[in-house]
Amino acid sequence: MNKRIFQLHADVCKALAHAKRLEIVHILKDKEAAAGDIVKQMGIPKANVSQHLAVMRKAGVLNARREGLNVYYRITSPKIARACNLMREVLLEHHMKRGHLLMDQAQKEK
Amino acid sequence: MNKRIFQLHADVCKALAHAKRLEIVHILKDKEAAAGDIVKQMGIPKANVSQHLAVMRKAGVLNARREGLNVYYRITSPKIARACNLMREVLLEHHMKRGHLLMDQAQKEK
DNA sequence: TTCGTAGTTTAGAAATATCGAAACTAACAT
DNA sequence: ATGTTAGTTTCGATATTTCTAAACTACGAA
Repeated sequence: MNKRIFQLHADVCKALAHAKRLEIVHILKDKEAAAGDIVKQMGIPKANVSQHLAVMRKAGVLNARREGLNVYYRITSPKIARACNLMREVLLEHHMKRGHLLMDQAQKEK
Repeated sequence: MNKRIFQLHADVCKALAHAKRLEIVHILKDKEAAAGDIVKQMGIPKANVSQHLAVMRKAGVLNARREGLNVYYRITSPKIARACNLMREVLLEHHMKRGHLLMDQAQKEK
């Protein structure tokens, strides 16, 4: 097996291996959004959002399109979203089995 | 959306975000294998293999079973393998489009 | 040209990940 | 008890990632 494939594959995984970046992917799940929209939804500094967007653009996870002052981002392939869904399912199963609670506080206290 | 889910999801992605760990996942694609088998196939120090196995075990990507002197590892869910396949497809498409060559030297020279 | 808005890039400090080397544990046999 | 094989853990040096703050670029309007 080609060693280089594993490295490139790891680069894609790395691009997704951060909570804030997964939150961005979630925001872009089924629509494009301008960098500023993402900043508003996440409530973190725009420089930081821009850095995370750049990481994912370089890895080919997102692509960007400028329109006037705004830069619109979208997920390059629906396969990315599907891969994310599969991984989320795995973690839910894993943590369910161990009795970890992933529900919110309201549900916990019922 | 629950912030904690993104962090847990990122932990799963991080567990896969390394070339050697993806190589291990590939070895375990459709069969279990002992740590020593993996060491032989990869040709790297067993301490290092053991460290990578531990990272994936903690993230719930792999599970381990001891049998005498050997510890057998397997992928916890076929969904992990499917998620990896999707990501591999994405990277292939991405690099094809850019004309990057992922084929081996023999094919390059034809 | 100057100003304002949207976004990116750079620099540097702090946190995290990686890996080799050495010490250690677990199971089993003599 | 001693040894052997299989595997894990710890330590510490190095490399990479993340984040804030500040500087910078891109576009459009007045």
